[in-house]
Amino acid sequence: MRLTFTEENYLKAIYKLRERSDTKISTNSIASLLSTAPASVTDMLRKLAEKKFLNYEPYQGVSLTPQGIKSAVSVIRKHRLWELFLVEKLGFNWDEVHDIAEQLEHIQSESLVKKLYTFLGKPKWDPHGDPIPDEHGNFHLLKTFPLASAGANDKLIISGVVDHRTDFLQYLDKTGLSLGKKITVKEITAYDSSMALNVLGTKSVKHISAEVAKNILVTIFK
Amino acid sequence: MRLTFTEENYLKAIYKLRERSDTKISTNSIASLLSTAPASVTDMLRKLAEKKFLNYEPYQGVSLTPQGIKSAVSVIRKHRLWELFLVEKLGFNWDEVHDIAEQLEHIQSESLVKKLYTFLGKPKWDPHGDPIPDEHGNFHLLKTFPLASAGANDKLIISGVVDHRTDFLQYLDKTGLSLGKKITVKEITAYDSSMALNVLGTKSVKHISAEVAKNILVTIFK
DNA sequence: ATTATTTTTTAGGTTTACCTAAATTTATTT
DNA sequence: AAATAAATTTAGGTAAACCTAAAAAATAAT
Repeated sequence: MRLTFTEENYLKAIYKLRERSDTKISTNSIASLLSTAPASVTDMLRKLAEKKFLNYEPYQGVSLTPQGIKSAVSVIRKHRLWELFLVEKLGFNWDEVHDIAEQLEHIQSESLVKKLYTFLGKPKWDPHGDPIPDEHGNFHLLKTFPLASAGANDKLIISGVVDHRTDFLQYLDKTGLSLGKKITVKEITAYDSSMALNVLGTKSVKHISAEVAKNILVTIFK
Repeated sequence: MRLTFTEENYLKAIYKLRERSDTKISTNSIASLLSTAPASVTDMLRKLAEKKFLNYEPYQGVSLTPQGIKSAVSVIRKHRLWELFLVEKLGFNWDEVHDIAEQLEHIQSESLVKKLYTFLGKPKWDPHGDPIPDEHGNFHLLKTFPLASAGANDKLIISGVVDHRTDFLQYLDKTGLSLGKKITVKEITAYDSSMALNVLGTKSVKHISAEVAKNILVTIFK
């Protein structure tokens, strides 16, 4: 079944809300994520439920059906493939690609996705460290966790971000904390939980706030 | 000013109709090109005229304003750049790319077009031999003419097609008459104007009907 | 120059995705 | 448990892009 841009955006939003917390997904949370009025969300939920993309009972919140998950993952997959294309092939910076990928993710063509995937070398990660599902919708999982929960002397690889906003990504660029960089936690200041980091290959020590550390995802590097 | 997909499609259609004949552009011709009802066209013409993209007087037909031409050329440029990308980079065949490019041509991002253009090597021709306008909207013109108007023993290069439909392109592929091929007109049969051709580098002689010859564009090769 | 035909526009209606304001249901306080 | 607050839905309405059927204007034919 062919979905409109808007329908795809709703499914994607619901999928993302489901990821960040395991509770019921409320009308208001969808409305605020999509910057739309709650009443408009109600309209759309009823329509998508009728089309079997989600389970919806008035006042009870929503959940995606298997078909809804499939559609949402397909859109996310396209989004991430296009982001990688924009950075890898066209030379965009990782903080410039989100809005363009928001448009490209709605292009409908099975063969296009297939060829793009091959062209990019069947990648597993997008430029922000988010996993790109394979053709069956399976994500490659990595045990990532927020840098904020690391301990002193831990050796880590920066592998993703929680906050995708341009300002934050630009801040990371400027600080030299880009994806794939290997770091060591030199010190954690007790009273504000700020961190001192060393980036492998440099001598300088970078100081970041607890807020920043919460938004950087890392994996263990030994 | 930002245009909707539909508005862009109307401007593109009007631009194309203007190209094929120099007479006034009628409501019906737009309707039939876009497979829509004439009444719908009238609605849209009034709207686009109000936005200054075209000159429109009821019953008098339409013409594009400079702003309308600019927008139409921009869409056509994007369409052709994407077609080339699909063929050159992703390995699509030239008969498979039209519908996908119809979607991609509406992606809005100045920087994307700029980077795609550079990535493709600032190309002048798309996979069908149609010219790709440069960043200022200027077309690279080539003295092409229909193969049907060539004479016996002419040496020619296949440089474009009039008919862009999949069937026709597939027929050309099968016959070995793809873009850039150098051919010699061996014989023109008087009673039905069919042609016998030799493709440079092969020994076989290909026979094509007058109808086909009308839809192949060539340039002189000496 | 009338009449007939074709083209185009007007009139009225539909669907999608929104909106605001009011009503209703659920959750939270006291 | 009743009252208040918050979340959600219903009701009614808008704009975009379409549609059919009828009316009006332009063109062609007799």
